[in-house]
Amino acid sequence: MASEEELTAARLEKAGQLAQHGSAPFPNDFRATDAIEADRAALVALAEDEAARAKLPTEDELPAGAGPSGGERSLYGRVVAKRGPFLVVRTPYGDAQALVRPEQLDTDDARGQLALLDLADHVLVRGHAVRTRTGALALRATHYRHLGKALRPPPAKWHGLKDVEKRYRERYVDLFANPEVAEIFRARSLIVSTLRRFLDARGFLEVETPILQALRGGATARPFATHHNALDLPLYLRVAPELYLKRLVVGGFDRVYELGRNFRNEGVSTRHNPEFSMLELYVAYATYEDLMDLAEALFGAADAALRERHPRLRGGRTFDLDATWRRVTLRDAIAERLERSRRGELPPPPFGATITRRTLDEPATLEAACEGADVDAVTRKQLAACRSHGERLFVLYELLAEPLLTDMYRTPDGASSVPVFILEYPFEVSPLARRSDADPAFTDRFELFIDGREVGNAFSELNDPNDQAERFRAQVANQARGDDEAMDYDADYIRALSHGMPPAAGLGVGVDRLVMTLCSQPSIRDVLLFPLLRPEAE
RNA sequence: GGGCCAUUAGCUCAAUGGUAGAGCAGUGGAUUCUUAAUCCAUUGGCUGGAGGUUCGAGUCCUCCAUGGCCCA
Repeated sequence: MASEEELTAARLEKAGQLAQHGSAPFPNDFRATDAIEADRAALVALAEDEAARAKLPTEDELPAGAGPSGGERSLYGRVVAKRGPFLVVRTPYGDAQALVRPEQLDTDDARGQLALLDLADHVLVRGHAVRTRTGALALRATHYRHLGKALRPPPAKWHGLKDVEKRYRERYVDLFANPEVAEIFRARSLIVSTLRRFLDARGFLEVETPILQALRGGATARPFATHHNALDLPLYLRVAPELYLKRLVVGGFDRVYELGRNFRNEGVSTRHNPEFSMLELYVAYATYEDLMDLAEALFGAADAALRERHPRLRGGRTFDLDATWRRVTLRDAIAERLERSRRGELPPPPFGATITRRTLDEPATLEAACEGADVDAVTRKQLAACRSHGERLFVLYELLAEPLLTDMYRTPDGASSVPVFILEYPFEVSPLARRSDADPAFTDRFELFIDGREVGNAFSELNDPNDQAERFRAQVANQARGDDEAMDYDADYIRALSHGMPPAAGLGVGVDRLVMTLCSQPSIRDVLLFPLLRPEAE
């Protein structure tokens, strides 16, 4: 018997037989009170504490007839392995083993239920903690009972579940079969709660703004379209909460944040999922420079929490958050890349044009250089699509500097990359950011890259309603040219700004990418419990 | 959207174009302080789907499905 149907049928058969031994297949009369739960956690901790284990009695040293009055403890969870008389029980805190011998159990029902145990069933074992011959902990059972049946066989105990597609589709199996996967999601929860705690402690108000929005806005991205029946209203799933949060800054919430899901109707990749989590925060009477300091402290707090609770996940990093974070302008980054390539310190650029730091400040020279550049067709098309000096600079940055950030900015010993803030984005690619006082062609904006990944985007907010209206009109013009990522004209937002928004700065953090980075996970799907997949075929 | 790769037992993986196998899990038994428990015996397959080439296809070809990686 070994086909899937046969394996399940055998378990179903045993489930039915449990009734003869005083148990339903799926009972629900055992209650883990807070005290019992805490004791289970302590028991698992004991299993991992060698010094404490050494003080435990061996089985032979247990007082004869030690019973319920003598410090019995409970271990409950999923049985993930059977070794001789030992059962390995998996709990949220880790694994612990029970030493279960039929002849030592208190009732015939307990013995009967034990005989019907299958791997992956949920069980309860009660007894005394003892030290085994090899110094391990075991809960020597005087009582055993069935708590829940698994009708399907679990994956192989040693290899776990490896099939990537199956891991994503059946995450519930992935989580109990592969403890290291569960740890990533515990770490994710810790990171998210740490972000909230950090902001709450600094007087930020957490709010929830509409996910269903009538206009596209807050980011340049293709939205999901949906429809409200009763109002017969076309709606979009938000691509960003930005415009609503800034309305709240107008309303007087000087420190406000939202941590939630956004939706962008784009392809999936190792860095993109159509729904993703973002933290957006706004601070009145602050600038984007203040937010660089805030970002360092915020990410530092998340990393410190990780260091304390999940140190294993911080191993093997190729970047160093404790090093000095670099702050470089977008134009300097491009120039530095080209200069260091010329010196042979970096690979030659995929770009046969002569561009110097000065060229980057001369629109006509740069445009001519780009037109005469010796580049592949795709890049040429990208450059040709640029309708302004700013857009051209941005494309050049993405082409020349961004892919090499981890090579360009490293610790003094060269062992690790360091986080880098890229500053001064052209205003054409920053439709919601405030123009720089020093040079209105650029905005007071940064993007933060850690380990080469963009994990933050921030700027001093544009609070001039007339400038904002002009930027919206430019977006609408882009729509007319076929740009399906451009924003709508949001008249209510202009009205809000007209009521006066205090000078402010805002920061957006891609939470999924932050978790990926801090936990060294190569794919966004490894930090999303249920990444988007095509439905299974029938 | 393009390129490359993968898909074989419940799980993890083998199999020059020539009889589809192993380990684990399962089943029966032995053992009962194990650490991927051990020992004996044993069940289990429409090789992702559809076509094609061939005396013969898990293997070669075409198309499709799903997933992964890289590129856009």
